[in-house]
Amino acid sequence: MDSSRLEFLRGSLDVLILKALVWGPLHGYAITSLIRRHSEDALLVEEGTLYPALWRLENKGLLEAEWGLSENNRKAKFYRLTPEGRRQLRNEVKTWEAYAAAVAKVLSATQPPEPEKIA
Amino acid sequence: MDSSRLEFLRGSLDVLILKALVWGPLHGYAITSLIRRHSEDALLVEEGTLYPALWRLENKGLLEAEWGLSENNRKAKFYRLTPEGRRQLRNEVKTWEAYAAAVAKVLSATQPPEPEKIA
DNA sequence: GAGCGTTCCCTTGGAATGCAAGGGGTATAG
DNA sequence: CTATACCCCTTGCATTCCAAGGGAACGCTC
Repeated sequence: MDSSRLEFLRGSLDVLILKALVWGPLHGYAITSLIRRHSEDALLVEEGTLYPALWRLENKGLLEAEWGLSENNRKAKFYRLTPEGRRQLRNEVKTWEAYAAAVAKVLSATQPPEPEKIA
Repeated sequence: MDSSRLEFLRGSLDVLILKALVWGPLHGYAITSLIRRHSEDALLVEEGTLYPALWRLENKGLLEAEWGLSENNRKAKFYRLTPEGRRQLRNEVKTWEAYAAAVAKVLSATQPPEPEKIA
């Protein structure tokens, strides 16, 4: 995979996980798979990245976990959003959009801002 | 400042710095100032973040530094893009755009992808 | 029923990044 | 001559992510 693309993952992983769980409870493997397919293979979340993140989010009270059986009859831990997690998701989506817009503003600029005041 | 917005800075700082220097050589203080104003105060780069980043980029051969005098008659270190830095900037802008588009794709989805294949 | 690929869980060590909090020095304004 | 803005940098810390593992259970094939 294009590792340079993944550098940007830092910071936006949590919101991606929260968003994945909006569709219903999922186990870790399915979360990775959903993000990958929903992004058309652009975003690959490694397992060594995913599970600490899930633990982190659970610890913050944004997720709840429960053991169950996957559709393949394998033991699996299903994560689901808490109400607090849903609220956090809405906030982080907004924050992400604002951040992405700000970066886009800088990167797409074709002129220096207020040139007389920059030196 | 809204610290939650700044979490996302991880990973995209370098491309912001490179872009700032497209307008000509700048010293550190001016880089911060340019990014802040170009993003309409959304992006605040702390000094403790900036200078290690500049050192890093210089070490990679993407920037060159030279001592000079600012327009305020103060000693200042001016950073300027190397040809390699320009090339890197073009690449990273593309990578950023692809990444932002991928995240947007996931976050804006209104339906689970291929529901029959998700657990 | 032995072996193997897939699915699913997790941990550890390391590297990188950004932040907070400092210290220092110089010019211009009041 | 004191204050303020400008401008450089470092150290210590916390966090995050990745690479690289290990383990176990299921279902398939032979």
